[in-house]
Amino acid sequence: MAEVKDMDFYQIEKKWQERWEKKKIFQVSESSKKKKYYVLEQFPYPSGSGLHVGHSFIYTVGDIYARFKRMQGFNVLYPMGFDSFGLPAENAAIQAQSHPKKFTEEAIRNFKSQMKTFGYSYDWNRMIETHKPDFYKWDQWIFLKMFEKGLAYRKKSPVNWCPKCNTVLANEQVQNGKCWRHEETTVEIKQLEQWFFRTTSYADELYSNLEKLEWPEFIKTAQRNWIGKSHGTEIIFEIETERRPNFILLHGYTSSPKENFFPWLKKELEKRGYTVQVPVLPNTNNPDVSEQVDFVLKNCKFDEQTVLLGHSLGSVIALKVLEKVKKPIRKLVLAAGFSEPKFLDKKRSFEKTFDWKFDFEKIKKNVSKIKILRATNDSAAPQERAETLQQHFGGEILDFTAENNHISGKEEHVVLQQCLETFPIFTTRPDTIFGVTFMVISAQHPQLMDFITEKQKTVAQKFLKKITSTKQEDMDKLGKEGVFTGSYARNPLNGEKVPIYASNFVIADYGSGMIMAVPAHDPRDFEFAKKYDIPIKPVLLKKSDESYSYVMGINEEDIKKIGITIIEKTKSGFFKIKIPPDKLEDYKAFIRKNMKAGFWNEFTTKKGFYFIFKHKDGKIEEMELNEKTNDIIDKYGMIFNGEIPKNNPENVYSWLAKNDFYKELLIHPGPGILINSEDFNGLDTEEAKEHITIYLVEKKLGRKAVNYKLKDWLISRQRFWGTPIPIVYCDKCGIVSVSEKDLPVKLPEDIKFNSTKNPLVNYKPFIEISCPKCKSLARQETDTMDTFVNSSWYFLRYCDPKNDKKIFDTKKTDYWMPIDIYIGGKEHATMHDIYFRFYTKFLRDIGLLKFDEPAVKLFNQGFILGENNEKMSKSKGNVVLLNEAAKKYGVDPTRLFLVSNASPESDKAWSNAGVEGSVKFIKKIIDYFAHFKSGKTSKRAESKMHKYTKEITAYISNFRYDLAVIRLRELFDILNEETISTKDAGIYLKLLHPFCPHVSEELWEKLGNKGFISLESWPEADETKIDQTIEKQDEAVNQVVNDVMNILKIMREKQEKEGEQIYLYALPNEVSFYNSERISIKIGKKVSVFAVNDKNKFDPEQKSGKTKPGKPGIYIV
RNA sequence: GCAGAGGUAGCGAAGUGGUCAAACGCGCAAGACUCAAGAUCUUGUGGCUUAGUGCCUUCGGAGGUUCGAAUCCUCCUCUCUGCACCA
Repeated sequence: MAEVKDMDFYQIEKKWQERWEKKKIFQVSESSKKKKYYVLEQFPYPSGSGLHVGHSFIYTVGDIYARFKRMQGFNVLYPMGFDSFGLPAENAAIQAQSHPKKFTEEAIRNFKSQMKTFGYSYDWNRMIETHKPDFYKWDQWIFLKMFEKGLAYRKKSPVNWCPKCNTVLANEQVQNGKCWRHEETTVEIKQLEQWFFRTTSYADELYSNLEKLEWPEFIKTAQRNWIGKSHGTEIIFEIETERRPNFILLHGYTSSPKENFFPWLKKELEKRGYTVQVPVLPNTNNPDVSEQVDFVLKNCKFDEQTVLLGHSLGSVIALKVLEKVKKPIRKLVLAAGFSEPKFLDKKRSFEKTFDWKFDFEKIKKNVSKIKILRATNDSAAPQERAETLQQHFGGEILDFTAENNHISGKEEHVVLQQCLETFPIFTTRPDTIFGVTFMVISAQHPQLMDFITEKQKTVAQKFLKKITSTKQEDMDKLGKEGVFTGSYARNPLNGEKVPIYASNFVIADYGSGMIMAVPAHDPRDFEFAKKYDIPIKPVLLKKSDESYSYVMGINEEDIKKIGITIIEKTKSGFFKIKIPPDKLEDYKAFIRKNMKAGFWNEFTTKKGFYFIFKHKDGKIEEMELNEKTNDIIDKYGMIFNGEIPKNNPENVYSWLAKNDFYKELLIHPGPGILINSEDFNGLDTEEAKEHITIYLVEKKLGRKAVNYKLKDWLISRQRFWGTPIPIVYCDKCGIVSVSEKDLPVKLPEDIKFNSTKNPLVNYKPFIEISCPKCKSLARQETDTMDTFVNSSWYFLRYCDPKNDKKIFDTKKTDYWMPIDIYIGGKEHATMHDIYFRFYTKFLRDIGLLKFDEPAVKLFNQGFILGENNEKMSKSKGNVVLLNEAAKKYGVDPTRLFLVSNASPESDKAWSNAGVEGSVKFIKKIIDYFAHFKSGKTSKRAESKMHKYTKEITAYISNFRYDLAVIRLRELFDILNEETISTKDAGIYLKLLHPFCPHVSEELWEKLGNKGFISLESWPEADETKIDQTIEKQDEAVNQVVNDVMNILKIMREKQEKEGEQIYLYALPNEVSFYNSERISIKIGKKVSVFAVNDKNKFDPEQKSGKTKPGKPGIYIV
């Protein structure tokens, strides 16, 4: 066998790589006998600069696992491919005036050959390149499926634009307002019409399934934050804008304005100060429709703010009226409405005399806002009539349960709501609803203008201009700014009218884009209220066992006597005190007795404030502060201060909150006890959330709601080098999808790249296409898809990479999927790691997959940093290229180093000295096998082999490669101390193999084995072979060696002559622990072991007297 | 601001209630080999002390729980990562 110095890493790497490839040992196919295991690494973008050690680290982590699982007997699918669409190749093409395909394919060749030199055990037969039409065809196919299901859609919205990439970006690709590829480039907001995937329709499942995934907790947390699920309540607020509506209510057949909900509705509307006209229609029991219509037109006044409501037959009258009104009206509300005789009882007279023909075009012209109210409990008319109406003139169908059949209850709240202008808001804190003092609509809200009144227009526009002209990065510095819109909202719980502001601090596309602001219990609202001097109304008393009071008119000494501590004495002579709960009654009595006349004292209790007044005449009045006592107390306060009570007393709680001592109890964002909240007083936050929501649901003013931060995925890119979107724009047919048989829509190859813009836009052979529907000339969409679509399903294509009939054979995906272990970077936490889950769920829902999640286990490897501990980058000059490292140190040492000095998930610096350490170790192994002499495996070696096999197996399973390598080193030291058989030497090589595949193959062969160690089975640890006494002996030997070394050191230091011969005196039952040979090897001196009771022992200095259990006496000469 | 991860010997990094002055590697030191250097091997690597002992000080800082803490709890501090006015 060769000496170490003759061992050429390069030679053996090449030799085995060639053999593996020739024998195709890593090619796999489905098998009914073997259990599958799918190991997958996130595939790379083939960049022009080639692989660096960071890349190879990911693949090494995966390869070790794949080799390990393969040896464990699994049918391991371990493929590799290239995510080959993307901007760098396109930019290179623009610079060179060439085609990105050229750069891409060169890079792929380079990547692939470098990967091969690293000996990864991929099944190259399954390689995927996403830029190839036979791959991206299926991207387009999936797009069509999503389009069919309404999950791919086009909309105009504010989008993120990177001026460097010259394209829009997904929400996920914007990091801190900068582009994910250009850390220096600020993303701009543009209003564009773009394609989206409806990821939000899976928000709930994407969120809830996280629980089941064996993924690193931090990734799951990141996804949870990103999806941002929050539970709350949607509350409907009435809105009063400058455009004040007036109402005309038309009753139905055999009815009158005195029946059903009409009287109630009229009262409610008038209460709000609106004009209401409720004509009594003639001949209601035997109506002539045209007569009634004429009656309405003659007797009612219509204008552009008119809201027309028709109930039952009244809705038919309303429609007819709308054919004839001169000017368009504001809104039409149809309650139990119909338009065709087929839904009617044929016996009634009016249906025979009426012509039943409507001019729907005219109606549409006269009203644009139409609400069709359909009660699900309406037995008087079939449900489908709502759809019939909608087909005729559009409008919005609202399903609800009416108080009574045919919407004939006394108080039909939904009818009222639909007559009024309402706006829903989302809140997680319905418990604070009584504290609402204003509303805020997002300054970016599409409906904002509806709220701004004539009077406020100038200020509002000035403000909006400021907001839009502020750059994204300056926004944070800007703080919360806003302006009053001029409109108001009405609190559905107490009817209070509050102003609506517009502001930059509310997000337009979260919830409804408007919030209820509770400054007392939300710091953001507080900040805003302070700035614009809006009232702050506390409604939650912070829980506190102690009672707080701010007391005057009593002696300091007297307070102390009853055991109450004074927190602070103010300059004006007040005492801030906290009263323990058990002292409260004493305190009350004390106040009654000791407070000077003409004073009053308030203090908090667990439920709210309590007041004790002492009038000048000594009369004492006491009361608890609640809604009813609110006014009284305010007046009392005034009188005591010698002031004249105001007509509109200030809310006492707000007044109390101005006191900085009470403030901490009244102004806070946490939970508490409800005060100032009418019937809900006394409930705690959690109870109140529940009760208030129930109340709102009953009144049809709200519902439980869940909201997500997640937004739909913007997939359009204004770039060339991506998958073309299979959509055609036709002047006649609108947006038309390309038919399946015409896929793929291919990227042209004979196209010139000479500007930074997408060249497809002006490339006639591509854009000029006939409409798939009407065959007339249409225009092909020139945007391409975000390259993340490719990686969203590539793992499925690996299962059946060459299928040209289908996206994949489901039999194959059923066998291989899901991915058992997915290895990749943590930077994908909220990008790829969400997208591929979304795709999986979609493909499952169209029947292609039988599982919910693509990857059961996810492993995130750390980054490899440069030697200086900084991220590798060309500009820092610390990039370590893979091929150079392999050439210099050999592949196996490089692999071994990458996984050995830290657990694979932590970041670590590349270190040349570190790799050299690995080289040293491997050379030692090679040297050992070069001089290997087979023998019978010693007991100790056998025990250790099993012990270490067990540990190494467990460590590799858990990706603790670093600890596995340490065990390999330790086991190697034992090999050196013991004799072992050829078979056991082979076992060591097997344990080494996943880390050092080439060297282990070579040594395996040199050991006389036939075949590949790659295909050998993983050694099994037999725990019964682990000998505990050997462990004890080892411990004893180590201990004694330590002691001897220590003595020798001391002898040396004392300049004594260092001893050459060592005598040990052990207890008789321990003599066997001290193997003189092993100790001798370790110390490098002669060793004799005696039992203490051995009469023939050599012990001139009586050191045997020092012998203790576990500690032999030592004598050194 | 919120959330997550983390701070261990000169460095990287194990260790998550006693077996810990703390694996393993790198670095450093001494010794062996060599004419010498490198490579290799051996030993050492918190301090004091000692023929193998004993003691003290250490695991970001300060407290606490415990017979016992790097390890559990509380507060503080610093670093990294993610989200960023999400109502």
